[in-house]
Amino acid sequence: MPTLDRIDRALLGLLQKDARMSNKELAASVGLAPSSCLARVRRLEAEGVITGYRTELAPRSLGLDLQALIAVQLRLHVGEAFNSIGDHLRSLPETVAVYCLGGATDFLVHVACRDTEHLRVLTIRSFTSRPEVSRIETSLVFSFSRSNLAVE
Amino acid sequence: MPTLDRIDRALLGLLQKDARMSNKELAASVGLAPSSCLARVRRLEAEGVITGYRTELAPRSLGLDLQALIAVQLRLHVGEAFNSIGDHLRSLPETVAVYCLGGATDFLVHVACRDTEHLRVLTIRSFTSRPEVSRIETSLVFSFSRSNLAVE
DNA sequence: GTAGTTCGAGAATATTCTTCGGTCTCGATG
DNA sequence: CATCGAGACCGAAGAATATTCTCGAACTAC
Repeated sequence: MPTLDRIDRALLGLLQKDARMSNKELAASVGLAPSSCLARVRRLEAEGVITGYRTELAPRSLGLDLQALIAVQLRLHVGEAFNSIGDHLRSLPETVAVYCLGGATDFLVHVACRDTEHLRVLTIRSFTSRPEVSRIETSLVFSFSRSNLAVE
Repeated sequence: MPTLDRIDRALLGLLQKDARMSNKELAASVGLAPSSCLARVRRLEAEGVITGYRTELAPRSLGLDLQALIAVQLRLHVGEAFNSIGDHLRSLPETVAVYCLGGATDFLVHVACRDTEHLRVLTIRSFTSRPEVSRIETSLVFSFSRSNLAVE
C-alpha cells in the first residue's frame, strides 16, 4: 500500500486531466527536475496507482449516437455464472463499462449503439438470449460525463 | 461529420489502449511515417473525435475503497433544476461519472468513497438534502471495468 | 559520529517531436 | 491527352524531450 505525498497527488491530478502532458512540463508544474519527476511517475505506474493511459473518444464521431444503460438480473447467482456472464458483457464491442452490483440488479452495462435497431438486436442477441439472464431493463442515456478522482 | 478511414480507426484503437504511446511507435504500428501520423492525430483532435487523454487511477490507491451507484429521482423536472443539479453532481469530488437518464431515474451517479461513513454523509449532505431531489437509491459497486469503444 | 537510505539535481546521451519542402497519385478541366 | 490543383505521404534536419547515470544533501538508526 503505497503512501502518496503532496507531489504524487499533484502529478496524479495533472495526469488525470491530460495524460499526454510531457514529462518536462509535468516536472515544471510540480517543481521537480524532469529526471526526478520521471522517476516518480514510473514508481506510480509500478505500484499500480496508475493503471493506464486512455484516450477518450466522442461516440458520435464513431457513428454511435445512442447510449443506454442495461440493468441485468441473473437467474442463477452461483459464482460460475457470475464470472462467465461478466466476461461476456465486457467483451461486447458495444460495451463502454460494466458495473457488478449488489442489490436487485446484478450487472449494469453501459453500451453505445448506432441506432435503436442496433440496440434492439443487441439486447436480444447478447442479453436476453443468454441462459443466465433472467430479466433486463434498458434506460436511455441522454448525457454522460466522467470526472476525475479527487487526489487530495 | 468527419469520415474515418482504416488508418484513423487503427490509430484510435491504439490510442484508446495506451494514450502515451509515442508518435513514432504509433506511426510504425499503422505503417505511416511519423510526420503523417502526427498530422492524422492532430486532425482527429481538431475534429473532436479525440476528446481527451486521461490517466486511469486505482481508487484503492487513493484510499477510496467503496464505490457506489446512486440513482437520483428529481421532484421537479423543469430544465432549470435539471441543469443545476447535474452540475452539482458532476462537481462533487467523490463523483466518478454522471449519467443523465430517461425513465424513472433521472440521474445515476457513480461515486468513490473512503468507507461507509463517508458514503452515508455524502448521500445526506450532497443528495437528499438538495431541494430538487425527491428520492435516491444507493447500490454497492462490487466491481467496475471500462472497455474501449469499437472503432471498426 | 557514521553507515545506510532516500530523494532530488544536473549533465550527458539517446530518442523523439515537429516543421518544411518535395514527390506522388488522382481527378477535373481545358 | 496534357495540365493543373488538391490532398496525402515521405524524408531530413534542427529543436525539443526523454532517459540514464552519477553525485550530493538530508535524514535515520545505531
